[in-house]
Amino acid sequence: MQNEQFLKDLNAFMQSKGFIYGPFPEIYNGVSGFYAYGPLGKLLKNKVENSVRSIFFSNGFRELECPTVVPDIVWEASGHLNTFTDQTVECSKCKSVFRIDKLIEEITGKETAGWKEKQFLEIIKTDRISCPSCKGAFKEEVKAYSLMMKTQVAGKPFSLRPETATVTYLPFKRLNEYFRKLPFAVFQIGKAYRNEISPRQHLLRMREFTQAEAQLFIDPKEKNNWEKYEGIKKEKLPLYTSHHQEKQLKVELISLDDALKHKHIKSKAYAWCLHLAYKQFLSMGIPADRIRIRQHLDTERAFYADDAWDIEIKLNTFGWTECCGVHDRTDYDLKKHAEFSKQKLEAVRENGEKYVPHILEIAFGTDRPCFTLMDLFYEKKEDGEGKSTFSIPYHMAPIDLAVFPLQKKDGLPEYAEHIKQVIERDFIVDFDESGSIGKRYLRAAESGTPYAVTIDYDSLKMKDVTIRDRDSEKQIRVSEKELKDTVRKLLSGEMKFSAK
RNA sequence: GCGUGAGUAGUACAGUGGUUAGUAUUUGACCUUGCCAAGGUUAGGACCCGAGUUCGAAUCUCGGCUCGCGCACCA
Repeated sequence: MQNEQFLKDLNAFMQSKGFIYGPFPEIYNGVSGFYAYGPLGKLLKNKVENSVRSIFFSNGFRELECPTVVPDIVWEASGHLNTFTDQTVECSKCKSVFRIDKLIEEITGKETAGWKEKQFLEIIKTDRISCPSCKGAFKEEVKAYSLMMKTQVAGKPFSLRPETATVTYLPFKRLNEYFRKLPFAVFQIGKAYRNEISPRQHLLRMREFTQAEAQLFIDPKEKNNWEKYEGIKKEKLPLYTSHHQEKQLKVELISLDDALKHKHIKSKAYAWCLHLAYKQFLSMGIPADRIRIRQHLDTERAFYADDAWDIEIKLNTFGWTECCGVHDRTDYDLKKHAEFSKQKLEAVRENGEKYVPHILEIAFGTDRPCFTLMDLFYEKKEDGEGKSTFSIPYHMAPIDLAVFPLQKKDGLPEYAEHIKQVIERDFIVDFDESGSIGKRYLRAAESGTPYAVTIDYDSLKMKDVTIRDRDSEKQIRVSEKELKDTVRKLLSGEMKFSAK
């Protein structure tokens, strides 16, 4: 924990402004690991997800939606059913729980892959293995913790997906037919579920959460023949290679070309994925100096990954936090599903040669970026220091603009209502006529709303309004006719706000 | 899951074994207000849940739930 007080303040902000409620359901005490998005939070999440969509769409990806609940054979094939189940032993004295495989590998140095319960219990007896923390004896039973949520469908065991990726691979044959040739890329934005033992860290580790995972299906022979790479090879990324980590060096801005030359990155296609993922976070308005791209060490790579890098963001609350993983999953998944389903999951080269495609995966969630935006842009001020602010980048703000009549009389509310109706089909608009104008400006600013449109007495005569800029607090006057276009240009960054 | 600390209006805090549980802020209404976190009047809103001790528990004890921290877990 980097900043406990700030997390408290942030949490109070998120709850009272209607961003995040929880743990859910609050009136029944709540269950940790579950949170609800309130009105403002959901608008923010929509912004995040639409930002993701627009980057993927503009790079030729197509979106899918697959079921979240699938039969267990899928998870047997993918390997999740095994690796998601931890076998543990409990100390009879101090009640500490240990993963039995890790414990025995650490103490005896033996490789325990594929061991059964009996073998574990025997070696604890024969080698007289005791609890590392209190030297007490272990209970003679092995308990299994499954990180997958289970259910039943038609009397058969099903599981809720712990990631969207695996489910995205299942319609491979259909996709291959749709796209007609490789490479092709698809993504899903949707819920995934993990039965975490003790979730912590708010939205960062939930039991039910939203993933946005993209999959690039590619001929392994084409990984270094990737045209799109040429346009970005000079771009510099903040890389934190395993070499840098081991030597305790600082993060370095390295061009993709150099990274490839020095074999930090294995292929051009992979480099392109990494770059695309990095761009995702920049386009959400996350400052570049808060981002680093960290290579997994050999010891932490997932069972399916050949190479893996994480995009990490430095949060005020929790420090460096993984927000995206880019994995080279090779042909692991398609081969496994071919084996278990007894179907051919192959593609064909121009020369008629058949092969199993490789998959490059860009995996992230949309909850973490939402948390990140609130963490980075909310600033709590104490009494006397001024007002607390939520200076989220304008294009990511939950509400686009607020409409205020200067006073609640003399026809101002009626005209303001008219203005609202003119623009609310194109923008997310708040309307507020209660309290002083200053208070309403503040309220809107605390929600991150970039622009406030105010209707005053001149508006009635001139058919125009003022637009007030959140950060500079300055105003410009535009006619009712120009309003829609002006706001659109301001929000898209096409036009800069400049008060005369 | 283990250890440890905590749980009082929407939010942030105060508080005592004994009438109507305070303060700030927020919220609603009215008055006022020309871009200001103005001001005034007024209204609304809480002791996490359960059991026990007691004449009496929001306060003490125990259990549960949740949260923070440490350990473990985070494929």
